[in-house]
Amino acid sequence: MKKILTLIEQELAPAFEQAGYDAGYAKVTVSNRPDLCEFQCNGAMAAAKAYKKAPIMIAGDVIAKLEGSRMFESAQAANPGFINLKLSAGFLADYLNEMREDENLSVEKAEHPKTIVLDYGGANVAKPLHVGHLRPAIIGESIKRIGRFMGHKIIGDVHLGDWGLQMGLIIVELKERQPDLPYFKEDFRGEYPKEAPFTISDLEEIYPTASKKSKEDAQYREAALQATYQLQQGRPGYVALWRHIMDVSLPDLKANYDRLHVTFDLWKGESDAKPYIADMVQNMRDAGIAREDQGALVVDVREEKDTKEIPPCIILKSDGAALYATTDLATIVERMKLYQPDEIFYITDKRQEMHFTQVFRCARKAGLVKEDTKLTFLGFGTMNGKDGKPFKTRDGGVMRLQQLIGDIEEEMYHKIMDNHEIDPGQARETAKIVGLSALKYGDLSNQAPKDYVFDIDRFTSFEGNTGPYILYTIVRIKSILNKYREAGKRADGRMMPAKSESEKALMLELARFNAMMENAFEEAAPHKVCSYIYDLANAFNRFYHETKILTEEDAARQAAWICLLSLTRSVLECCIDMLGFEAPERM
RNA sequence: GCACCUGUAGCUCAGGGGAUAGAGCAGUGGUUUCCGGUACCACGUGUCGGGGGUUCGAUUCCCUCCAGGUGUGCCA
Repeated sequence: MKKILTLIEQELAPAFEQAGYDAGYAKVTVSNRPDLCEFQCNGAMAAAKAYKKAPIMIAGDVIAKLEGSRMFESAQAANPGFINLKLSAGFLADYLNEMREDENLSVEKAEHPKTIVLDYGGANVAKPLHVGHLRPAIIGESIKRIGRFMGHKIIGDVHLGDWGLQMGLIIVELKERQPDLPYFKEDFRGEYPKEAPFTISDLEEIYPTASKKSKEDAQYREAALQATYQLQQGRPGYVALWRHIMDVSLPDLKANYDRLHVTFDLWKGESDAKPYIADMVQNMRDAGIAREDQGALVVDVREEKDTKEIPPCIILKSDGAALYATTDLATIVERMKLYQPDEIFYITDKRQEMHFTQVFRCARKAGLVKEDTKLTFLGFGTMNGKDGKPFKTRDGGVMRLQQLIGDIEEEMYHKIMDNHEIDPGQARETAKIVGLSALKYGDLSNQAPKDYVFDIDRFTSFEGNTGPYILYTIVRIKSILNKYREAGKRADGRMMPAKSESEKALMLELARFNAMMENAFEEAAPHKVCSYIYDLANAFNRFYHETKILTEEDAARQAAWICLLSLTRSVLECCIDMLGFEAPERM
């Protein structure tokens, strides 16, 4: 379905032309003065210079040509040259009736669907997910869902950190603790044990210990670097250990992502890039773009127009080992080969922007991607505590994601129990659903690139711009629709022209849905979905408060309102699905 | 040092070349013969960090300064 703004512009364009002005001036936006009008066109002011005429005169000319249009209830010129428009209630009702029958709720699928690899997990094996993994997971999940809704093929890849120094650190620490294990004997030729010599909780303790040691002990660090290199070279014992680490970590990571309703199509990692590294590096050497510098192999990525120094992209460290840039580049090679994407879209901490600038330039220079393959980096900001500093536990440590989710569910549980007589088991279930909405909405309602303050009290509140408030609104609508159905009536009517201001306001919000969604995708901005549903929920609640629906005597009018509610519910539910959460039946 | 990002109400945040810059929270007061009051309504708050420039019009674009954050070759 066409956007309502497009339809209005199409109505206005001929009026501009007939009045003797270029149709290009017929640009329409939602009004920023709702007290005066619903839509506005500023084209008369833009045209004033070209036609050497007062804007108000131009606006008047155009409006004269709109005489007799069925689309508008009113069209007025206002100083200095605004064209103020109000839609006719009948036109709006027709539009919404069509929207209700549209399987995509009026959203037009992409004309040319793109294949996009979305890289958004960034979890490291052997390390539990912590709060730092929250943003990429839920922002990525949302962008994936929005993209799919718009008709694109989105391939979500968790891109595990499973090939870097952290692996060497674990190996070294393990060797120190259990030196007799066969994995460490170079001349071992037998079968390695099937069972890992550690559990997930062991790993969660081993890694931080090793990481700490390596910062204090240069020799220890050296050993870890060495082990990393040997692992990458395929030393059998280390590869076997690596397998164990993967086998132990993956189920745990999956369980945690599941809890967030975050899923990936691909569970690949840095290690999957390994088979592509050697060829890629050789090609870079052959092409003459890679050079030795201070013992490392680097590719220069500076460009003339740079305003700052961009250091060369390091392909191989001086000890010959691969590093972050190496696996990212080789992963591009793999993705191009396996999926032929039109775009590769990365979601990581914004502090990695420089790294991706280097990687993207290097990939282009080395011809790893096609000329028209888009490489996009979306950097997100830090999640801060109430003090405005990066979120920490009370003792200053990094908080686990599990802990954070648990805290929110607990908070939600108490709020639900405080206000209702409800079975505790039921309340626990509801708390999970509502808690997830609090967590995700709290995060997604902020612009991704900005830092934001994580405030559990605010996010879990049923009042204000929060997930629970949105869910409450949906649950309330469901309740009315259920009562209507229980009364034996069928929801098969059609919407009628709005009777009240609040009803029309609600309808106008609904009509904005397709344009909003398109924009949210183009700008990779889930927060626009949040701000939209908040407006929509408000519009609904206002309408609800002044309209008695179930006691309405005019059956046709009642049926029309039921339609309006049903559409409102559909749009709200579609939007929260885009954000990655759902509504309970009751709360 | 250099580069990038941010600076909007007491707090948390939207918005964005145009008409009177908006929400929520917090505060005060109201609304119930109640379809879920975890709702709705009303009231107050701003040098849009400072200064210049472009423009008919700047909070929005450009320059500069200030403040904070981040990055700046072998971690990821």
